Amino acid sequence: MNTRRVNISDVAREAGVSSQTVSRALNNKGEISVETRQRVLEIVRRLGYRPNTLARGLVTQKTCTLGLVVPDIANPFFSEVARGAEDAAHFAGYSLLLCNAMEDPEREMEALRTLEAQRVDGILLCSSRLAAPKLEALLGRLPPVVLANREPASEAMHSVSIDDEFGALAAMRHLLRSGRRQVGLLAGPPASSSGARRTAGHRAALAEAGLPARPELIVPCAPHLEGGVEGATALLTRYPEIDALLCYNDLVAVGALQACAGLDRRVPEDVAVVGFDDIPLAALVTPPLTTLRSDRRMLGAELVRLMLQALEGCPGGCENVVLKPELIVRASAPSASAA
Amino acid sequence: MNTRRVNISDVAREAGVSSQTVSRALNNKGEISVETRQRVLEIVRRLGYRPNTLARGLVTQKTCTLGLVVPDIANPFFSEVARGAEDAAHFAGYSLLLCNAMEDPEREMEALRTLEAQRVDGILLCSSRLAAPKLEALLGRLPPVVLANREPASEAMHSVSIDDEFGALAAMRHLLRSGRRQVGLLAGPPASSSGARRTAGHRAALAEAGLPARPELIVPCAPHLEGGVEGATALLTRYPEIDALLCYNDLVAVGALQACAGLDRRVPEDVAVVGFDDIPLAALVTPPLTTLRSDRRMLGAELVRLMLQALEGCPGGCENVVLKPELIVRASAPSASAA
DNA sequence: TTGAAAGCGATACCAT
DNA sequence: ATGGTATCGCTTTCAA
Repeated sequence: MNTRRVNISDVAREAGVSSQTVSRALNNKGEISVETRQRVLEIVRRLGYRPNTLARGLVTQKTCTLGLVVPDIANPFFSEVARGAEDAAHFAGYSLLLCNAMEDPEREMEALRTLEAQRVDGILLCSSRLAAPKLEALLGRLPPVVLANREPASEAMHSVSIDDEFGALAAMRHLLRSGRRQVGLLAGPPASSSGARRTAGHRAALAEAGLPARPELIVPCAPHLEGGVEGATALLTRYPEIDALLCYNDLVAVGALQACAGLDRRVPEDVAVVGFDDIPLAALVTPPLTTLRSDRRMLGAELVRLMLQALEGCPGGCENVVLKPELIVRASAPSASAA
Repeated sequence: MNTRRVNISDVAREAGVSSQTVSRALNNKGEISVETRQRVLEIVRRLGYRPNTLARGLVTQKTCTLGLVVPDIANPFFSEVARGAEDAAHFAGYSLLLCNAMEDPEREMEALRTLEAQRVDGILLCSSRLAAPKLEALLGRLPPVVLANREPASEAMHSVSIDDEFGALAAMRHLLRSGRRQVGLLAGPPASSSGARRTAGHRAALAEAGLPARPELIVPCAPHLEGGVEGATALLTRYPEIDALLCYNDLVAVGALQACAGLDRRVPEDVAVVGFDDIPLAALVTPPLTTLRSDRRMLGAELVRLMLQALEGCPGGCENVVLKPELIVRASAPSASAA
């Protein structure tokens, strides 16, 4: 604990060469004789030397580190995204600095400032809860950002999203086709842009079917189980005519199932419930959830792929990858109406 | 993108002072007049200056960054640990470098090497899959390590664990009391030390009850749902007399439930199933899982607390925090035998 | 092919 | 209270 770490000069001294030569041997750069490199690398191994990435980053202006900002790493959606991103980043030689924004815009700002100070090479920003002007103001000073589940703030920006409007539309068509007419929407956090897009899909489906929009059936909710319980209880109590609930995500949907149980509403007979994401839980609850499956690991991997592209200067402009979710029909909202 | 970042000298020049003075203003250190500090800070704000943590870390030998190594961040156990750790770290002014070891010892080694090169101030190592000698060999050169769910390799080391043996013992007593006699054990990854301790609890309970040990009823399994399906199917097919399964974690237990369904064994009538961890899923499957509840967020927070202590030189020796899991009885293994 | 020297951006130490 | 200078560990640039 008290002994100084071995540094490049130690290696150089031991090998009887200069530190630049050691650097060359390590980075496969510049001309260097095969035997010198061999000898140096041997000593590197013997001494257990590891280059200090801080020092290296200071001069190269590259840290080989990416920031990953998520609203809640304990949310299975984001933990899968994180896994996909970590794996892709690792593969490309990057490390990941994890920031949990706790669904709090203030905290998210802090995270971005920290990442800026840490000089990460890029930032993977998932489901930002920041208001558009704030986000845009920040973007100028930050390293390259790739957005997940959020409209790119400028056209010079990569993004990866689940096609939320498409998903909500598909879910609504399914519900309407099976005879539901009063579909409540648990729309997620007010600041969530996926929530906004799902709301748009909800509205579009009603319009398409020539049904009246009832904005009062749309309520925001926290993006977890408890949020679903609260939101669904409020909606069903206030508007007993509701015969279906479209939910912000599967956790919320499970909360909705519990709320229905608490209010003695049968699922799917009285109320159909549809979730979003198809987390492992979805297939295992009773009744199993009808939901929209999204490939979250892929989303994480795509974030990294686009980031690497951005770090090379966006040759060929920016991509906005859109992943289509797939409707998975299970018992909580079956095809033939059981009402 | 093309303009150089503002650095401490820019601020100094603008303020008409030396860079040391700026440093003092920023770090609340050394003597500095109130008005000078005010002026400097004002300019810092105006220029949007953020100290480069690389440069700072290079000289202070502190990066204010901790490494977090987990076998699988998508596993709800570890994503909750990560959340607890991130929150505590953030509160203490530390960032978290996330490494997903993918349940692979080779990859775990790599992660540790990377963290060493990144000069993290400390490493939170969760459920290491490394063999003891390898781990010990590494420990000498690494920054302080706090272990989760693993026996400390040396006495000069902090650790936080779930009391796995206690948990397994409690679960076994519960099963035996309710009349089960042939309890299969899905023991988790061979390299998992929690798995080993749970196996010990399983054995201890049998001995305590004067029942014969049947090592063939103990099989390793991958720590996720599929692992549970495979392991349980193999066990139940080979030893049809099994009337209860103690599972490495809740995901494995859910897999076991599915295996039982596939083999037409009723739960709990024919086979009782007990999980570990009490993840949210546990209460929601059918039948709801009897399991051992552990406070994973707390575990993460404790890891950080002990790390901070270690970074201050372990005054008062090292702690080995043991968190007792709590038996939660649900329908998959009820108190009165329904067999 | 190799080495000497400059510099990345901050802080520590010693003067003043 | 403030500034000068060395330094952290590495890469880059230029000479030899």
